[in-house]
Amino acid sequence: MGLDATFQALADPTRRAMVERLTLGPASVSELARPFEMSLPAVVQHLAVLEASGLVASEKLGRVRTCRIEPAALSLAEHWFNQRRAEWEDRFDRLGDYLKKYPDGDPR
Amino acid sequence: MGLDATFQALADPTRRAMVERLTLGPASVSELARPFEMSLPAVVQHLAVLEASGLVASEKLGRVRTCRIEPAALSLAEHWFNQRRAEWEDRFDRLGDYLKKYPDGDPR
DNA sequence: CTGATACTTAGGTAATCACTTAAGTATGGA
DNA sequence: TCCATACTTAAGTGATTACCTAAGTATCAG
Repeated sequence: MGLDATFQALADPTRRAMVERLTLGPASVSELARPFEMSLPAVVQHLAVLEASGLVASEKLGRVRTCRIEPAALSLAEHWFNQRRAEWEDRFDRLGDYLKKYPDGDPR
Repeated sequence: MGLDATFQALADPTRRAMVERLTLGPASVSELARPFEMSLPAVVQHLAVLEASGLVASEKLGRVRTCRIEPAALSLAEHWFNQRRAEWEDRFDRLGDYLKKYPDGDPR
């Protein structure tokens, strides 16, 4: 449950598709598996990676396991990008300040 | 240069640290390597992963290779989260659309 | 020219990954 | 009770990953 696990989980197109599906609402394992051509155990393994990352949670009721996204984990990753953007924009603000201060190039 | 490569690149803490460093401004390879205890070739391999993902670009001048982030690639990944958030926020409308779009097929 | 600096290339290894097939367990319906 | 459904467990494989060391090339400084 950290950025490592989160980004690793999202690096796979199958797992991203599963997250995309689950942002629309909960689904059972077989429902999640249906769009893919791979075996069910493979899907379950992907699910395990998503659960380990904290992006997805699930509960079993009877013989059906129902999965849902955990939006908090998604937000955590999103936040990393926000920080990067903030730093990046801040950097240009400073450059802008510098150019305003020394419009004719290098001081000294 | 896709989400696969981008998230894969960001799944490693060393590479994330490099991106964090580069959002503050360009740096040479050895400058980037300095904070880490690993060998220089290892750092260069991480850099290659970042370049392959499109997150980082570099140019060599004399014997120094200068690296900088490519904010567009960062935005692309960020955008994926924005989409997820949007879907999450009106998931009840979109669940039907998804099921109509992939009644039996492959969402990738 | 000589040596130091800044990478670059090559090759090796242990661990992890994304699957597979085969066989198992638990639940629910007729 | 019998059978189908819905996973679950186990074990194996080929590919990729994240490092390493050793040795190479290219540039610049004196």
